[in-house]
Amino acid sequence: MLLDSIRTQLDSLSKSERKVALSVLDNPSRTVNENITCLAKHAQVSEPTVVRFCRTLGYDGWHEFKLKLAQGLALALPGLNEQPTQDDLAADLVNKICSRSINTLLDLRNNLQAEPIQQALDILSRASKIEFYGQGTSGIVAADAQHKFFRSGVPTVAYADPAIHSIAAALLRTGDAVVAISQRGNSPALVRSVKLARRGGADVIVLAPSGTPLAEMATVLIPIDLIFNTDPYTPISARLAYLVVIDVLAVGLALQRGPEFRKKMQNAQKALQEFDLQFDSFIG
Amino acid sequence: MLLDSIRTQLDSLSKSERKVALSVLDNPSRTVNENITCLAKHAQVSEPTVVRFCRTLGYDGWHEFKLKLAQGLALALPGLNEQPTQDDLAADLVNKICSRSINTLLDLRNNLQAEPIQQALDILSRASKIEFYGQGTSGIVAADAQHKFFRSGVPTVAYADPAIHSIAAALLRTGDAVVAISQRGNSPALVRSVKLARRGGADVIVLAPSGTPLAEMATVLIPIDLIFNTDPYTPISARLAYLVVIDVLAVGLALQRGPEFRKKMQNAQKALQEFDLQFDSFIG
DNA sequence: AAGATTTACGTAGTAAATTTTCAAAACATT
DNA sequence: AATGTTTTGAAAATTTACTACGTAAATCTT
Repeated sequence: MLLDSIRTQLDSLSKSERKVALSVLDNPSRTVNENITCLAKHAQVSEPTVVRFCRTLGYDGWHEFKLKLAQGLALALPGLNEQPTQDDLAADLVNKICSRSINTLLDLRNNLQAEPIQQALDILSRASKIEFYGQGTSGIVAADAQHKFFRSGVPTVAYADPAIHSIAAALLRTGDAVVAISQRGNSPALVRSVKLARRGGADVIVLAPSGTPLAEMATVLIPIDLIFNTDPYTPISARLAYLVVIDVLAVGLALQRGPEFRKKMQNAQKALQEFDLQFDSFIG
Repeated sequence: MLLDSIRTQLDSLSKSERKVALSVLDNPSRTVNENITCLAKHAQVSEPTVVRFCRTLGYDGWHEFKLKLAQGLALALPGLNEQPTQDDLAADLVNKICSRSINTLLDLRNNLQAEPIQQALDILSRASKIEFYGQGTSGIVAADAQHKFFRSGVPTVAYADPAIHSIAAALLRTGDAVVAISQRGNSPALVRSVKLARRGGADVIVLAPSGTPLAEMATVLIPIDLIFNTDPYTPISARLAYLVVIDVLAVGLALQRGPEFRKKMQNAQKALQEFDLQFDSFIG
């Protein structure tokens, strides 16, 4: 990106232009918010030098350069270029947590295999009933999944309580599907439920790190291998990865079901909206 | 992203400002390369009107608006420019949905203001009780929030049912805090509950698109202006943005509480893990 | 090594673009 | 219809980016 191109051309710049380049590289995001006068002052050169610098790099002038830089920064990866510590706790937080989350998803995009997704979709589209199991944080992912799949017309349930899903799993039979979600992949209760479900003939799609006990039990494993940071401050951005995988499955299923499903879903949305209004007048 | 924030606020704009908005929406990438005079001409309004339009949207002026627009476009394009169509449905899905989600978060990182976050943290750290309200998809976000804040020691609850949170809201008083979460920002039931909460003296932090009725009611508004795509196939990646904002608040609160809180949280995690094991042997 | 030539840079002025001011016009309110 | 409020554009003021030009430094010639 632009910053790299500056770095490469650093040698071919004149002394003063290099000052400008270094000033930009030193703090790109500040540069974006400055005007040409400020940048000139920071770099300790005159304004025309800045303009010449922009032209040397191939841009029309300061305006175009600044615009391109801003766009580059928007895409740039996290804190790599950012200033290390801002005084502002909040700004720093926003930056760090967003960046970490973005990295998680970038990682997911690079590593998520299409094949198990396809297999999972095959199972789900044939399933007469879909149950989502997850405990703790994964319970919320399960609820989210249920919420998404629910509108598709297939009977779906989400269980977050180990006692309950153990019982539910025992009642499953061939043609039913379970999606078991776990971030650690070692919850004994969940493993047990999956075992029960498979014994009854149901297919089990597992969302968990590979190599875990739960992963071993899967009909189809969708491995989610991310850095598990033990620092409790770290937002468990892994959860985002799980949610995105659920999105992929939900959208994939919808696509496989064709357009009449699309219509159903739209109607459901409309119904909700109307209900909202009715409900309010009812209370009011 | 920015264009969507324009779309949502379209109604609250004056006649001439709306002309500007439409002109921008009509051809965003042209706008980025124009100066204020050209845009004014295209929109058939005067230049000051364009400036006022930028300010109404919350920007400092034309320069900042243009910069943010450019950044937004830089983010929006990549996803669309991705490899056109792979034979493989699943691979294509994974790629598209991940990319879209990543874009959402990149956008969030660029536009989430630190100031309201800081204000929200101030309120939350003083609160004697925190309630999370959200309906539908946002109900899950609320549950997630509760799940995160719950371990912090402050009493927290999440309500997803309009009837219930209306009642709960009426019982709040000064020193309590509500976090109201809504992707559309126009649920009458939620607006009502927020109104009740504020009447009782509670502070209300709103996570919603700016310019919506709910946003108007906030003590502190954390505006989340992202694509609200009505196509039901589109994964509602906005939800991810909400979750990340929740993460930011949760981590921020933890940081403000200092190290003894950190310890508590670690213990809680350990306790959970042990419980898991005990529980299994109990069932087994 | 001293002058000639090229290149690099800044001062100061100019042009352009953005913003502020202010008064007129449109709109709503009573 | 009279009043106050909001919205709007013309023109002035300000800020910002760029150009022309001249001087200083560096490089090349002889």
